[in-house]
Amino acid sequence: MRIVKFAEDLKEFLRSRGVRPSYVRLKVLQYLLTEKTHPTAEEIYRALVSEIPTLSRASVYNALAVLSEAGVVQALTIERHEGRYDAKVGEHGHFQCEVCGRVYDFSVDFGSLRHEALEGFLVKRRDLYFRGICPECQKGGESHGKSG
Amino acid sequence: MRIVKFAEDLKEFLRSRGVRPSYVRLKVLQYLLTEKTHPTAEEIYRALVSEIPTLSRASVYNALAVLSEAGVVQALTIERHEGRYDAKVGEHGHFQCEVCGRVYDFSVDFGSLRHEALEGFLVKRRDLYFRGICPECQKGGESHGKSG
DNA sequence: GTTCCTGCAAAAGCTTTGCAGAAGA
DNA sequence: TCTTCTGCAAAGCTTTTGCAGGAAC
Repeated sequence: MRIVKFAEDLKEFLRSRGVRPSYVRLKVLQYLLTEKTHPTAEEIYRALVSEIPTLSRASVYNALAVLSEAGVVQALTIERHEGRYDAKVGEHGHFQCEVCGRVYDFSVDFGSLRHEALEGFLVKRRDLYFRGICPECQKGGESHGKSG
Repeated sequence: MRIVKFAEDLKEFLRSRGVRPSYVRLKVLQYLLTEKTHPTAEEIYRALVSEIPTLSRASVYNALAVLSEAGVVQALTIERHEGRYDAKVGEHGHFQCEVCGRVYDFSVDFGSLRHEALEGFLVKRRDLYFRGICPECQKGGESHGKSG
């Protein structure tokens, strides 16, 4: 009964953030919390449509927009052509492998970063994106495909 | 004659990077070096088409792709829906104002940043994106439009 | 009962592609 | 001369929008 409890908690959590806990929103958030792969909207849609056959992409985009607005999830801009989403909202870094496309989290102490003073600028969000090749793709001779 | 000299230097520079110095490529690069506003492809197109009436968007995208490949310019992923380009290739940070959309550079010492060790990861590129409100938009009561 | 959400389809916006003609080596 | 680049148009991809039926409060 852990799952049910989990779902109930999520409902409460969303309500506390001023978001109506609709079925699609709950499923999208649950997926993001479970699969920490920073999926794209398309990946979320494909994963959930098997469970919710009537699901449409528009509803996924809609849910993601609402959850982002409420600060429950974070939209990454690590790629230009498709948005990726993260349910971990605290500040941390993201590494994307240019071979397999996977996105990895890593912890960052932004307080230690020395940079030019941004006087007069109101900073609301900080994103750190690293790019390169992940250990698996270095080992595996770059044999990983980009699709998931 | 500074301009002519500048253009000659640019040609040499491109050749040294293995890029044929075509007219469009030179103009795109020149624009990026002069206007440090991190323009989008559309903005570059609009700025150059008055000088080059036959210019097409496809050629701008083509030139940007070639220049990016050669490491002469850098494609930013600070926004999801449109690419912005920067001729400053050294590592530095970018701040985007959520009101006017402008992107500002600031210097960063990545060496000072403490973060989780990325053992086994080959890091090729590091991007730091800040978001918030710029001084002008805080003063001006957010009256700036997003278009250029 | 009223408001908000979903799902379908079509449209919008940015970017890429195919091909013929032009420019550069 | 031969390769490469340009420009036009059309297509591709992700994302947004409009509207009718259904779910949540």
